[in-house]
Amino acid sequence: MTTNKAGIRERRRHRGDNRVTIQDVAKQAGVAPITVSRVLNTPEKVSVKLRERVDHAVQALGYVPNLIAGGLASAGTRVIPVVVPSLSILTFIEVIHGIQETLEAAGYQVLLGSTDFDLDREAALMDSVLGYSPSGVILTGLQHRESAVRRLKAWGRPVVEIMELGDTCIDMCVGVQNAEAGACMANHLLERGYRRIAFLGAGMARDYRARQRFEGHRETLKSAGVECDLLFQCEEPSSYDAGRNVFLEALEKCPDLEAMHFANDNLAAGAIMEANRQGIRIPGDLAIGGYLGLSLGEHLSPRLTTVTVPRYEMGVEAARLLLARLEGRSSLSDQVDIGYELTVREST
Amino acid sequence: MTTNKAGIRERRRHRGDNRVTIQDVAKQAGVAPITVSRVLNTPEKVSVKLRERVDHAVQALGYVPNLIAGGLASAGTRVIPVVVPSLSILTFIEVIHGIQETLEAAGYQVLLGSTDFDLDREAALMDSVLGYSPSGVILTGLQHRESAVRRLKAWGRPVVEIMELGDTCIDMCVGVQNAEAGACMANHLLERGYRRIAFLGAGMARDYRARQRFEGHRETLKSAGVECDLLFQCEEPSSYDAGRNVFLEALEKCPDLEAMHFANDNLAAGAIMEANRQGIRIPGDLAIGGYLGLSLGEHLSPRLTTVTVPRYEMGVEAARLLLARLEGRSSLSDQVDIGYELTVREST
DNA sequence: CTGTTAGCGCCTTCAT
DNA sequence: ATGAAGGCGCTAACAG
Repeated sequence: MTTNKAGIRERRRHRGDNRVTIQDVAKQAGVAPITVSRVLNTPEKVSVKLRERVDHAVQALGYVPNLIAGGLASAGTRVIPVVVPSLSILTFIEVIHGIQETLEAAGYQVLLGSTDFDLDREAALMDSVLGYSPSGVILTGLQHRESAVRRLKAWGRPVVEIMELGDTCIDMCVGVQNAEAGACMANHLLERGYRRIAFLGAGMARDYRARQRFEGHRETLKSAGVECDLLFQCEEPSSYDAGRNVFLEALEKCPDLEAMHFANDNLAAGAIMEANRQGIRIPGDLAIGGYLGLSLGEHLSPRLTTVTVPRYEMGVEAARLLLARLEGRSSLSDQVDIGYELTVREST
Repeated sequence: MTTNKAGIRERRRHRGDNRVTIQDVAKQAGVAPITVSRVLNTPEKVSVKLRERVDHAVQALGYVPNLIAGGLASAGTRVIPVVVPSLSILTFIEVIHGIQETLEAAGYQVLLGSTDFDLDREAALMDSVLGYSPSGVILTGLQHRESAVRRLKAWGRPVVEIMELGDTCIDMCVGVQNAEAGACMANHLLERGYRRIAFLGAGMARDYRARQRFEGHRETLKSAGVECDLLFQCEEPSSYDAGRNVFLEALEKCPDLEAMHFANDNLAAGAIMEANRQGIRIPGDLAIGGYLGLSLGEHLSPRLTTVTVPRYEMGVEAARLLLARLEGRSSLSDQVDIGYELTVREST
């Protein structure tokens, strides 16, 4: 035997890292480390007297808890990975914003991940972030690799899926009925009397939620007896540019169109701005509808008719569901339909 | 004495968490845990034979390393907190995007934090995220609470400040010379022959970088002998709405303005769209200049003249600086001026 | 190249 | 209400 614990001397720490530890605080306050821990985590279990002494020491030494150590010991680091398809799409940003503000206020941190719409990357990312012993996870959509779903289900901590609704959700979800939303705009266009209606999208090969909206749109036209199954799209992701491009393409191939239903407001905005340039009158010559409810839509001329989805609120709600579970409160429901609203403005 | 280590039996783990551990893999492969660790982290230090056996076991068991444990043991968690003032400002989002893609590709994760432009919140956030033993930190601007600066300097790991340039930077920084950029647009307006020029901003009380641009603008006018010190602003943060509002206010108070220099493209866009609505001709009746280079600017009528700042690239560069340091490569410089470019379009 | 030993800093369990 | 002991899962340091 070399040294028993009594003999272990004030070893200089492994590494140069000389941060103040709970031990230092304990010594300073003349208590055991566990007491410091209690003062920090469950103050009600410590007498006022000790609590004050410890608080003092914490202040004096500038102690900041090592959350990694805490996480290892208690299996759970107040970190919530949020995994979205892309950070260049405003929608996800707005949802993340809602999530982040809500979680941060509750003392949790958001770990950001993006998958570029690739389910394999998503699965790999899941594996990697679960290595951080997060308290919960938020991911996008209901479609995932089988392996990821299995792992997440076995994991046993709260999981929230956003943007979509359905019974196949892993644990909880917050989103909208995409097909319904698509049908909603289609209906509106029909009610306005338009018949030659096209759906225009971008990057739909990867964005299956846009495809769901298209399906809703198509079904609606069909049930209305309108023989119009026009779809224009481009490969590239959504942008004003992409919007202009599909707009021009549709116009060329189908000059007699009466209305265009865009997969989102970015595209619709690009189209309206190009229409202005070309002197095409909206909605006189052509009606334009969007999806999302970006603030830009209110400022365009004409103002954009759209299906507004409360993105920020969706994020807030997702975070709330997660927090409810983490704090042991049971939420009213595990699936919340955040809804959408037809915002009729000038462009239709 | 109760049990020495030989006697410690296959205790069921503390908690329900029955994830596969490095021990399980080691047992399965018939090696010591450290060998598994080496195969995963420094494979070149392990013989091919053992490496294969271990890889096999990892696969078979579906082992995913616990990064928290690894982080505790090696003091460093491949997490990089990125702290920005706001997630509702597109600029920061674009920078974060660049950071995130670059770091994720290198196996690091971004931990998101926002301060709402409050330096106290920033300092508190710093404390809290440093608790995750991050590998490095990225924060916004050069102005921070004294306490935060001290802690970060003592911390000894790479710190990158973005959006701004200056000698007072904590460690490394990537950004633009805001005053110069402001001067650049002012000069352009002067060259175009405009003399009654106003600067218009939003939320400038909090956004001191916008104030720096205004200073650059003001100095430029002054040196040119133009007696025109007009500043219009509103409290609320930047948005199309805010842009429209200050635009209208300026127009009312100062109907003879020849040019407006907006603190950013969001405001400028709001102004242009309102001008279109009111039939005010740009640049015939009034010239408008912006700052940032948002893609929206290219689509407006008229197209927006602006000072373009490569935001995404700034993020990429910030991440690169950090990675260079982390991987022991020395970067060419600790301060990189990402530059800006005057993009002359139709609005001036 | 491989293994042994001893923590990383905190918290859980159990005793007092 | 407080403390002692031990472990969370992994890796640095030091043998061999």
